[in-house]
Amino acid sequence: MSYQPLTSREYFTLGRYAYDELRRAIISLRLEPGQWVSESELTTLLGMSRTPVREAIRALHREELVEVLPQRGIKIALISMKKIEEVRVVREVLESEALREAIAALQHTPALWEETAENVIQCLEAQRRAARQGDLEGFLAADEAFHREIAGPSRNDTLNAVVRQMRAHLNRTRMLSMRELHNMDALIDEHDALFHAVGERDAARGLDILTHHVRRLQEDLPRVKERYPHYFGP
Amino acid sequence: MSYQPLTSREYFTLGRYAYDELRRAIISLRLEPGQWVSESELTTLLGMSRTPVREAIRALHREELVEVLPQRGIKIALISMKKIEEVRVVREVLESEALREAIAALQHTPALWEETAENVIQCLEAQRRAARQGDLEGFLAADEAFHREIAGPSRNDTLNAVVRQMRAHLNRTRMLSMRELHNMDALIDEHDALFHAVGERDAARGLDILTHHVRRLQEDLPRVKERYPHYFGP
DNA sequence: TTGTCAGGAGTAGAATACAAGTATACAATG
DNA sequence: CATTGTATACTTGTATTCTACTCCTGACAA
Repeated sequence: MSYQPLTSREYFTLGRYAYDELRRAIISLRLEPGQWVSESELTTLLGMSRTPVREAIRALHREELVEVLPQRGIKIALISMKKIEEVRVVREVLESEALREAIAALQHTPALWEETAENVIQCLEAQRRAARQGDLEGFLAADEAFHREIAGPSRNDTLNAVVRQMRAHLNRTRMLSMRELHNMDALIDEHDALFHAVGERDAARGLDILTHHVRRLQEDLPRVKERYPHYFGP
Repeated sequence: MSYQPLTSREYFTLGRYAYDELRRAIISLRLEPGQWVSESELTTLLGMSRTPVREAIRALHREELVEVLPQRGIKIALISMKKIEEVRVVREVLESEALREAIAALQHTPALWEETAENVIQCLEAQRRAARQGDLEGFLAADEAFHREIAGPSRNDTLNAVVRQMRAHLNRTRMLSMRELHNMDALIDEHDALFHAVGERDAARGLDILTHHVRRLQEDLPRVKERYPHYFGP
């Protein structure tokens, strides 16, 4: 018989649901950068009252995914080149550390790899499936899961949470990039390469792949920005 | 005529006030780790209704400074050794990057240093004053300001925001460490050394000081934990 | 034509009301 | 005496109401 400490029990709340739902909508661009929404609008959209909607909005505001203009409304944040660059730096630095830690953990406890590898392979499979079907949103979800699994063995939940938050901003541009350049297959190849680098405990190669993985996205940006200028801010 | 974009105007809201106030109370240990509070209690304490209090609590929950147990109450988070270690890693990695960026910015635009230096000197002065008066809370506030100013020239607001959030957890142990070991003067000396290293654009020495600055705190931890075991969790 | 001013519609902030889960004291029961 | 059912007070989650602010529009005067 195993006990789960009560303090860590996760409850389902409408507020949490609204947050997840809206966050997905923003990242997938179903809510478009620059679009104005109102609490009452989201209220009817999500089928709940203002209180949990507000809670979600405040959380998204803290992540700079929405702007709140008191007494005026809520604007889905424009994609900001400054923010993107800042986020890239933070992600690159932290994800490198996570990768180093993960590989160190794997060298110390090789058994960790069994479970991780299996999950990662499933993520890659899910991505290939999504790519075949042109399901961009599903692809990003699997991408998210992939990076979470790869970094998982580091066991640094704080670091991983920050990286996850940073990735939200990059993923909006990733979305546009995929939509415009149809480069999902290349992304999967990079993931695959990263997977094998970690499998061989080759931190240096892993870091190299990871860095290029993010920088390549940066290189696509000008083209994407030219195609969707109204999505971009300063 | 110059326009201030409306979007960046900062409004005063009770929610924001409650967040700042409670965060300070937690970091200064006026709200003790492990202490139970209720929304209605905070309502009377802060002189406002539940709505803004809840807003603040949710934000603090996201920073893992409080635990929310639905239908049971709110617990000020215990100091967790796991969290401290995770936060130390994130802070060390990011603050190193910030320092590198700041020094690069200073080398590129030396004029930045004028303003920064002046502010930093004021922070150091404020810290010395607080240390003389034994004002631990004031000392920490000045400490916070010091690090913000030193990292300021990097202009990476995202990174600095994450570091600020990480520091909250370390500052609670810093508080206990100062209370127990009366080591404020040593901290000021380290700040002074860091200031001069940055002034001389010596990134390597700056990083070294910074790393030891944080690690020294880690070394004090066992003694502090022995003295205040009830403040500590897993 | 242009400027301005009043008022209404719509917004988010804040307060309050209601719902539902949890702890606790205590009586009933074996 | 130990255990269990239950009433009750208290908690947070959610809904609703009230408030004050912003923006727009249209009448009206210069």
